[in-house]
Amino acid sequence: MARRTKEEAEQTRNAILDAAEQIFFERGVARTTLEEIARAAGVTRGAVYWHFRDKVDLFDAMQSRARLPQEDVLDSLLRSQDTDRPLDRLCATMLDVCHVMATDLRRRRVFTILFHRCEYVEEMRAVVQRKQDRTDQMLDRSRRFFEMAAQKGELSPVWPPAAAAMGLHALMVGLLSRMLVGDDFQGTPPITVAMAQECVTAFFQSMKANTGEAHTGPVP
Amino acid sequence: MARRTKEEAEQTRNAILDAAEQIFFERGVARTTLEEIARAAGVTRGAVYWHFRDKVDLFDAMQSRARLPQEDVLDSLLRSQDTDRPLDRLCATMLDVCHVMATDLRRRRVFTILFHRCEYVEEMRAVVQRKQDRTDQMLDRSRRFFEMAAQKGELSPVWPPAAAAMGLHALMVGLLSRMLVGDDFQGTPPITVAMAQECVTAFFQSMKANTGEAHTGPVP
DNA sequence: ATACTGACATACGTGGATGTATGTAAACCG
DNA sequence: CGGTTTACATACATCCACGTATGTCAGTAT
Repeated sequence: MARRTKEEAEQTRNAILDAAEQIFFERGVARTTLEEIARAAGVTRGAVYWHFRDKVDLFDAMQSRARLPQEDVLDSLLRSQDTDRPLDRLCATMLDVCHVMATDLRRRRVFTILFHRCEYVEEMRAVVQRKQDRTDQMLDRSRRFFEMAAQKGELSPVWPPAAAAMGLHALMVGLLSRMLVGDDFQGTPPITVAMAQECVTAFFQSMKANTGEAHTGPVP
Repeated sequence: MARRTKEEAEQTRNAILDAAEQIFFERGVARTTLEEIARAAGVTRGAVYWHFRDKVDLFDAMQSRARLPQEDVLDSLLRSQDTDRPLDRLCATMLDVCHVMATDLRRRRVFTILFHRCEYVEEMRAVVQRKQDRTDQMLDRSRRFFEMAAQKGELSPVWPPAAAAMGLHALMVGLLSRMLVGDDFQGTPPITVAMAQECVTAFFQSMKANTGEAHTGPVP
């Protein structure tokens, strides 16, 4: 076909990314060929090679599109000086993550790919690094929440803020990983959103400092 | 070469499995060829195809060899009627898992493969099912521990035993996953064993029922 | 001792995926 | 309104991995 306008080019680029997302999800990254992706996007391999250097480059671009809006939520919460009930805020955000992962098809697919449908080997080093960086950012953010909670005495002393952040992240990874395993070809999902959320709630509940029986409002 | 005795055949079979483990770990499952594995094992592809139907079959066999001894530990603890301090027992076992994952090269490699170096797609359905089954068994075992703890009033009421088991498993998956990411080609491991163990300890600590200050002996 | 089978090695055919090179027509730009 | 570049499609060469077929020789049963 003939040359397209810039807008149209951007459209096909996105179509390729969408197709990649779909096919990667269905068949795993390694087994999908660029030909398949091209067909699903309604173009030829020529278009794919025009927009992306190779499969890794395409994969990286696809993965970059998937941002959890919760990251921004945490950021804005941190920027606003509203330091009220940090644990509850953080907990609510995490519950939201569970919910999003169950309803938003797009993110569900991408995270399924990232968790269970690709191999993190040498040639993916750059991808791994990006993922790592974002994880570190996330850890940093939640750590600050836990530090705020600790300063107000709302965090149980058995949890140093850094450990709390790491534990929370590990818990979320484990839950999401299990929510998404066998997605699309396994019969029954091993755990449901509700169960994951129950875990998250209990986790935060047990992280609270045990100030006797009643605990409402911040301690002076 | 000529025909080998049964013992020798078993040796080459193991050599192939060892080689598969090594190469899968280094290059990921999808990118490793049976030729590579054969070379690393000191045989040809003929031997590989004699012992295994194809790559999936080989992978399945390799993965089946990796059993965590902790599973048996939990089992024997459950069979013995010694119901003393179940939470501490469980915690100690999990700390041991962290330790093993850091020191035992073999298991470290296999779990790295299972976590980050293979794609769980349709053709791996059988493998996924096995993994799932073992996870379910593990969940069942730890749930019984939590039930014992709950009966003795040692478990915080915010944690229903089933949720506690799921949360613990998720936490462990998350921690191990992070311990093993980028293993072998990433520069610095993101978290150390000590940090993982700190998390596990805090997790169990905060799961304990808060019976005021002192807590020794069961409640009547 | 001989036949048979187990445990491989070797050789072959085949397809499929990759990367690149080339073609092309329309859009963009001065 | 020409030249240039963009956004692809098409065609080509290469290679590699797989599965299978076939060869081979030594254990093993009888």
